[in-house]
Amino acid sequence: MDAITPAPQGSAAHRLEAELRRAIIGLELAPGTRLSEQEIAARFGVSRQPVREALIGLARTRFVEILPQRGTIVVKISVRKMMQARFVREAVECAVARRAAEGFDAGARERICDLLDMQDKLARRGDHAAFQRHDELFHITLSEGAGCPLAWEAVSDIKAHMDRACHLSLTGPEVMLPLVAQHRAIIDAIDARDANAAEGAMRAHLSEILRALPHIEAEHPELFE
Amino acid sequence: MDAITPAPQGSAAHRLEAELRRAIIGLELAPGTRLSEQEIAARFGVSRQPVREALIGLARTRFVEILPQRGTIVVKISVRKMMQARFVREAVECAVARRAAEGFDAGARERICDLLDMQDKLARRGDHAAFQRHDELFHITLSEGAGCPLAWEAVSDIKAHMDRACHLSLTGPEVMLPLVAQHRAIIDAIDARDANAAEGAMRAHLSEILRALPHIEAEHPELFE
DNA sequence: CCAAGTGAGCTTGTATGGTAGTATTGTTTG
DNA sequence: CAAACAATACTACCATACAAGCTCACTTGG
Repeated sequence: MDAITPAPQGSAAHRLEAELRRAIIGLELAPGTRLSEQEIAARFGVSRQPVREALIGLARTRFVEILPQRGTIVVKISVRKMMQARFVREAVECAVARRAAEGFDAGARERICDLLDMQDKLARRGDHAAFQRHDELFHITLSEGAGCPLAWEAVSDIKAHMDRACHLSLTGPEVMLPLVAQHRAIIDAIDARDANAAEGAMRAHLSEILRALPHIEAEHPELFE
Repeated sequence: MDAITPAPQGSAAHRLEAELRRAIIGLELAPGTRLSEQEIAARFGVSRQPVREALIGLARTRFVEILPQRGTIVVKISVRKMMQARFVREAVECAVARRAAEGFDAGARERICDLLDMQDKLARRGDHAAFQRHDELFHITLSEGAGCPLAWEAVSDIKAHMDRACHLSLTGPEVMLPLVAQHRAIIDAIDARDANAAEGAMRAHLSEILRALPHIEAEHPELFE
């Protein structure tokens, strides 16, 4: 059994895109890094074609920028774009929270409960990566339970960009635990079928996420444009 | 000068994707149609590779579905997904309208004025294609003027899907002119700096768009899944 | 010494050949 | 006659080769 390449699924292009995307969001590939099709192809033992398709996909979601006949680079973080992204995400997720308060799927409610407990554990353990993964699962399940899974697709890439920007701010449990508390506040409002409270709790949650952004920019100006 | 191929811009893959997308939205390529890479390549005088990249792009935006080793088809219209898409679009554009009422760019306001007059003319003339193009320009300019152009990117594909679904309902001026009136109502509320009224006008506008959908499905069941 | 020109070495973009897998169809058999 | 089976034609996918364009360093003329 090969533990290095767990052979996730799908085509080589899909696997490459998922892997590169993960590395970019996790800041393993720093903003500004030059990506060579040839180098990546050699690194993963495939041809240039699937690498190219993966990069095109990443360019479409604005994680990389392809400069024709010049090169491909990991895009730097833009504070202005991040604020605009938060605006869109807030609009969609607040509407989802409102709808969730009007009616929520029972099965999704069960899964949310488990997710919150798990997030609590991960926060205390200080596991950034797993915490972010379960944070994402929380918002996915919320959209599903509210009956609009397409809403998640619309904000999926936006959240990924925000996660990348805030990757360095999740330093320990003291930062992550309040986020779990905010999640619980949202769910409480949904359980109480209070749409205004649910929207308010979601808005407060999303408003705090980017609070550390100026601090990060001051510490790591090379990651920003 | 070659009038057939206006050589828009960019790579062959981009041109192909734009052209195919236009044809799909305009229902020239009916939902359910099988798309062959070879046939398209021969038709446009290019190789299969750029065609493939174009189809991958269209698959990412859910206009086609690629079945591995089987074929690629134009996706059929789903009423349920269309309702979910409207939900997301409403969330984003209502937030944009609200922000626009709090402050709007003067230059964008000028362009909106011209766009509305032009839309009026096109509606009376019964020019569906140009009307939809200017309808899109209206929403783009609104997002720009409100200071969140990224919001348009988020709903761009969603609106394209809705346009495809409603393509057959824009039969004449009697259908298009009310839409222009709704646009004017939105702008009036923004001019009055009344955020609630702006959001309400936008919500009413977006709510009416899909009203004809059941009618269309009854007349053209082969376009739906 | 400086500036403009030139060519080599990169890059992405495109074309083509080959492979694995699926649906179809013609054939064979119970 | 019907049903199971095998060969064929089609697909997306990947690998390889070639072409076009940009960057930059070196050269060369002033």
